[in-house]
Amino acid sequence: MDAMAKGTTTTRTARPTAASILAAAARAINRRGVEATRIADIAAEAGTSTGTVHYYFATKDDVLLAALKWANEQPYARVDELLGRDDDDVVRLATLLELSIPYPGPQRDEWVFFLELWGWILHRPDLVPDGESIDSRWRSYFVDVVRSGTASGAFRPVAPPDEVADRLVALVDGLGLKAVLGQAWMTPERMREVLLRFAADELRVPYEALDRR
Amino acid sequence: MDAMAKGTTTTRTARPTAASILAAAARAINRRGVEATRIADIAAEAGTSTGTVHYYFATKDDVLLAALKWANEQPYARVDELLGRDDDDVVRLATLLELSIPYPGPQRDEWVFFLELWGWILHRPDLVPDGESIDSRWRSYFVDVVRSGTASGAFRPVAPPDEVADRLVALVDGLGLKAVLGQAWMTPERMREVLLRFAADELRVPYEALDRR
DNA sequence: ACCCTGACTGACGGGTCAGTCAAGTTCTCG
DNA sequence: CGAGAACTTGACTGACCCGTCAGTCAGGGT
Repeated sequence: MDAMAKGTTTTRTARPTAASILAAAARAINRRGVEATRIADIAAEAGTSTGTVHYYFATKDDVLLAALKWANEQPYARVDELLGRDDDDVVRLATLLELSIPYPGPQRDEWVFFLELWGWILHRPDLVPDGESIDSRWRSYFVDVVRSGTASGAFRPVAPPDEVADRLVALVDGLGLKAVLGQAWMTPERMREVLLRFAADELRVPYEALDRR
Repeated sequence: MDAMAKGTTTTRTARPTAASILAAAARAINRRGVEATRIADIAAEAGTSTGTVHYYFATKDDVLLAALKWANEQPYARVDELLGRDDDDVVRLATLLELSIPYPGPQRDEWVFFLELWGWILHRPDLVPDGESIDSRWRSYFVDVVRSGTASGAFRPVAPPDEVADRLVALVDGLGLKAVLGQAWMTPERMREVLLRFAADELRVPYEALDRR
């Protein structure tokens, strides 16, 4: 845990806060859940004192909220990088779907953050805009690739491209949810199969084209 | 939720019972969220004292867990009743889909309980079985109607019946989630359209057959 | 009339935890 | 180098809240 990103004052572009505390908070949230996370947990995780946490963030709410937003931003760099490697829309869709599955490790962690954020939004209407922006960003990945693939003729969607994209996103959410929760009948492995078969059906692409593990 | 809206919430006239405390706890959870619900909230909601709550339930966890399970059981009676009215599988599917939408009121409340339960399960692995049993019960409604409708020839699913049922359940979960969260672009109304069009496509049934509001 | 018994009450003990603060340490720049 | 700014610390405070418990009360039973 003592990664101690010390010099990471990186880019003074409006970020006066210590990233290491956010990362620590994110780790704590991932382990215990937002509501159960105490300032002391964050401090311990960051290898510092509770006083320091309060030096950078006025209130507990501030840290937790910042950490949740931060954690939800993290995956995008990786996703962009992976999606940028290839410009074949079929491959890009396959990558996107693969990234949507809560395999143990970072991807499961990201799902946990989603769930925590959703649970918080539910009783904090002021956070709805945050949820919306994160969600629309994720959704646009699907919309873009489906539109692009349809335009190029790689996909022959059974419904308007945007509607198919919405269906894909909803299916990912519904399946992923059960998989993160650890339900026996919906493992990441099974999610992958259901998801790929569905995408293949909806976009009229052979299953094998998406099955590029 | 509707049954408990009765005027019996009165203070101190009606004697508290385990059931009335559960109902009060459910109301409190719905308003504040599981983790934020205090014994005092439940007592106040039930018009009784904190001592009484502890008289019926040993610990806070016990009340909350019992209340969540209780609340998740409530809708089934109503669903069974509505589904039993008709034996046309197309109509029953339409009913089922309609019941899956978090319209403001009891149906939204039920969705909130789902979300609360999910959030709790995420950090309490011992509750996974509870989540699984609730989930498999809900899923079986879809499996049954799709199988039955397929057998009778009312549906001509584009994939094996059970797989189509899984897709429907996942879509309901994914769409409903965004709708409960109050996202502007996914209202109950829009969820209904997307869901019905999807079901129509997957089961090869005319949209109008499902659109029986 | 007397006494159980079981439901119910609410004050209180004690643990927990967010946020404060005074004191100490390290950094920055003239 | 030295002064002040920036940062860090952990003990402390005060609020909050769970779970307990001594006690009240109503309604039987004898």
